[in-house]
Amino acid sequence: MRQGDLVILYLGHDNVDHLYLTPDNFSIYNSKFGDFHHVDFVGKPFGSRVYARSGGGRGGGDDKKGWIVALAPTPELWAMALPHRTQIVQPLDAAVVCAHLDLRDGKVVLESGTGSGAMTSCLARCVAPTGRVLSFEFNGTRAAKAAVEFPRNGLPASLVTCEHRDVCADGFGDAADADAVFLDLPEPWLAVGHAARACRPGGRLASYSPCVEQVARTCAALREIGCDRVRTVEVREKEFDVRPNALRSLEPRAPDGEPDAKRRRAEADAPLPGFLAKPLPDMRGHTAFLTFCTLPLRAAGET
Amino acid sequence: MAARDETKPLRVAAILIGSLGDVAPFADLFSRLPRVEPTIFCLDEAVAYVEKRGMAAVGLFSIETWKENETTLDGATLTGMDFVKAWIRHMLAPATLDDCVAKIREHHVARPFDALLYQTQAFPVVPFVKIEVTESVPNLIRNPSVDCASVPTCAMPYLWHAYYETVFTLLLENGWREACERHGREIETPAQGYQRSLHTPRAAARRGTRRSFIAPRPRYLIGNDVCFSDCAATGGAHVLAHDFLATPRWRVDDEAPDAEAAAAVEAFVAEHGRVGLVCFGSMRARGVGEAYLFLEAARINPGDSILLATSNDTYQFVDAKPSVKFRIGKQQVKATDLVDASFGQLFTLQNKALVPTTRDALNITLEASNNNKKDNRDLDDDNKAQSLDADAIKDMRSRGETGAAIIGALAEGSATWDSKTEFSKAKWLKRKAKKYLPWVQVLEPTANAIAEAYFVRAAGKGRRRKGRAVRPDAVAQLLARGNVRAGARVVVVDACHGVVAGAVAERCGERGNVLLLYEGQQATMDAVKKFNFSDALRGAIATAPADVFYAESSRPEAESLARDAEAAAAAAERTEDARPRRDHGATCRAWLRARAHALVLAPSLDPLSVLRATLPALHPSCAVVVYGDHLEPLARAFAWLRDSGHAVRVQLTETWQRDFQILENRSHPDMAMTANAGYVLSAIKVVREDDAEPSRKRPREEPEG
RNA sequence: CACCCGUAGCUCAGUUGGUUAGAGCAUCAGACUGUUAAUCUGGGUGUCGACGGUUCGACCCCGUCCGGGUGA
Repeated sequence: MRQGDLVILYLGHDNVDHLYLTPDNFSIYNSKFGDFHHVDFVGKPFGSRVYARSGGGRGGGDDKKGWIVALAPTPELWAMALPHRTQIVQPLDAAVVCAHLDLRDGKVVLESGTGSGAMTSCLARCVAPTGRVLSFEFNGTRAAKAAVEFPRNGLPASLVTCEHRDVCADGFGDAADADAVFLDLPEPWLAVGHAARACRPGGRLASYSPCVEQVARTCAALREIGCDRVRTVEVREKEFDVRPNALRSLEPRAPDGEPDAKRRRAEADAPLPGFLAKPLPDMRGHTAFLTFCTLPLRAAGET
Repeated sequence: MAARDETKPLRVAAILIGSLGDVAPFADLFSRLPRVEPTIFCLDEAVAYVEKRGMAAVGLFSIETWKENETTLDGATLTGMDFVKAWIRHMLAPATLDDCVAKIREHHVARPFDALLYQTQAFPVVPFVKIEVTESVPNLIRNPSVDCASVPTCAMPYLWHAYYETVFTLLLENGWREACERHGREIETPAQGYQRSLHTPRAAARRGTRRSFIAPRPRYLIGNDVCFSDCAATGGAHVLAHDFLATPRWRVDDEAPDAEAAAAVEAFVAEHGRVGLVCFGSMRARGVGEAYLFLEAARINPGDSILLATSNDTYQFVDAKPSVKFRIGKQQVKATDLVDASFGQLFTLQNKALVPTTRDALNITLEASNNNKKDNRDLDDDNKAQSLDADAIKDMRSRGETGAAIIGALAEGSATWDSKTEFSKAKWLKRKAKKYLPWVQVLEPTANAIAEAYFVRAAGKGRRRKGRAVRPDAVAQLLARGNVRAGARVVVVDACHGVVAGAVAERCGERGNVLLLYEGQQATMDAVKKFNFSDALRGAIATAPADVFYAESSRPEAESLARDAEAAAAAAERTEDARPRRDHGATCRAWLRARAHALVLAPSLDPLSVLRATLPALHPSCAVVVYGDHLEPLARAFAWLRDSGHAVRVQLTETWQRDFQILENRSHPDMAMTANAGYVLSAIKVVREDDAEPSRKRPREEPEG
């Protein structure tokens, strides 16, 4: 880790924070695990534990110093640690969107709106290093913040740009040849025409909307301009916790080597595995519908 | 010429004097070339554009300075930018050019450039001047970091690849005029230049003489002037001024081509086979309104692998080779018939031949609906409802009638048609369409499409299906949570026909490295072959048996070193051996030492054992992802990862995906979620501290059994 | 100044995935027993500190204030 690096701090399974390293003697990150001086991060490899200078020992002695794990940023971790300016596209959805947009190194992808920039970093990862993400945000403050944040997080202007622009009204600017476009807008149907003009024929489009009504209007607009392979999906994720198997049986345990061992192997009462998985109750509910399509192969009016 | 250190960025000075339209293509090109650090010398007006793309820009002079100047060319008075162009083109003020050169030299002395590129407005005069500033200037075309073939055409619309040694090796230090003379080219007179500027696409369109701008492959573009003005209004760029396409087949009668340049290109192509001058892709004049030029969709080349979606909801893979045939409906068709089609194109059968079609043409809707309530209470099926007999249908077919026409005739011939309800009509049409209107759609074989195809195909085989099918959204999760990206080194175990390995390789690109560990006799690369990977990308995938990897990973370091020495000695001995045997052990040892950026595992073996063997090869702070059909083995691996202190953010999930039918007032979930989507386990490796306490303070009770 | 915590009548909820719709106590009800009581079982209308703001949208978002704690 070096000065200026963005570092992801792992404080717990779903407790993740971030930090920009400024290795002077004054910068301290304070958490419930103690106080961490920025200088203590410098020089250590990502993935290391960093120990607290003080604090963190809840009621315990000084011998048990608190520690945290410093991780290299990834789009997924960043999504957990980033400062929210808007609701973010969850990494779960982002992964599926990136897959359907057929992104890979060298592709040019448009995005609007930028929001908090969680989706942008996912897109950037897919098209880096020779591709580009052109992101458009209609809120001036958010656009400015994102434009400052991206280079700071290692997304140079040659890879990601963020422009203040209302794509529904003004289109996607100079872009005319993008490979894919991602719409996360309140009224995406107003932008699909602009999106089609900003992409090469046969490019891919994805739209992200929480309500069916929005999706219905978007799909209608997409079919109107001749999009093909229009498809809407919803993605959800069930997360599991794993605990040691502590189930006790009603039946007394058969001693090993008993003749019924053979019968047992074939039947359902084989021993349970040592660990059991249990779905966590806080399964994330509905986020949004993802609509995908292929843009027309020819511009309108062409035969 | 000393070998260049490839890890250092190539410092390039690019002199782009011209309007924004001239500068933009280059700026865009440079901004996406890795390991090229450009400094762009341009007009003051273009500085902002360049800097916005994160590159250094130096303004040479401003158009403003020339605003007052004017000159007369062929009777027309030129001011402002036109004057600058004229100035550049006709070298009316060479003294100022020298000033510019002085400015560039200044930068060069401060920090030397590796290469210098010069673009001018006036291609026919001097196309491109590359100045060798130092002794060690490399030939960019031979620099692997800027391999032209790796640049996707469609991603770079106005792209020049300026690494054209044969055409562009004039030295600026010899000056413009001298360069022209050495190139044996006459300087254009103002009158000729003006005449030439009339032959623009727009001017041609106005005259009503449509000219095709599609150059047959291979295409080479040698000059451009793209104007970005008015883009907000049109939603895209359009070409205002002149374009020159120099191709071996170039035929434009009313324009005097630069025959010499074309000849030079042809000679170069003949000599080198393929030259990486990528340009406009292919552009096509849009027939409406202004003569906008648009890019085309990616097209199919001979030999390409193609994914076909068919009308009976299946997928099939074909290679566009002369020997390959595929079925559409009941007809055998040559796969080469698909060459030059755009990806995404639909085809149907007409007169036993493939013809392109559209989705609208396939969606048959007959007559306006009359909403009378109907049902089949009065229907008595005597099998005589259809008046059209088999011979009549056969006859229609042989006359080359379209499927749609036959279906229309069938509906007309059906006595029961009018008594059908709307729903049953739709159903009837769907059934007939399957028979008389078969279609295929050519799809680009991307990771997502291939995963989908394999999944659908495996699901269709029912109980007899072999191997495993991984659902596309699970593949997406593997790539995302594994943080697989271009240039990464990734260890893959794939028991899913290579779908996972292919997806990983696609994401990693040619600069990445993939080690595919296999469980059986050889790696299953079935799906990998379906991607249109370049040779370089295919070469980036190494394979080794998983058990060898396991053996090497459990070997102590000293012994591993000894083995390396042994292998080196053995290799030295058989230098004469034409084909050295592949040493899987050495490969594995190298990977264990170099450490991977991600582990993507989809084994059919016990995931924990695979995890234990491969985890040492993972770099800390990088992610491991495991795909499995069964929850229990992954639960055990989960517990090991969490409790051993090797990893944090251990996550075990099952992904659900549901399709929705979206139609007005008829939106609903489409089909039941497919069973056995599989489970994904992911974690981030951390530096393990042996003296660290176990993650759990209170020891867990050991599980029974 | 920074960080953490404010939920049931009361008191709490783990130093890295046992953790905020979960408990314990108390209380109440039922069962049982040589009945001033013990044991067992069961039960809960919980403003998730307050007020603002932000997000098309699910929020694990932000700000201010109040109360408590920890560390400089």
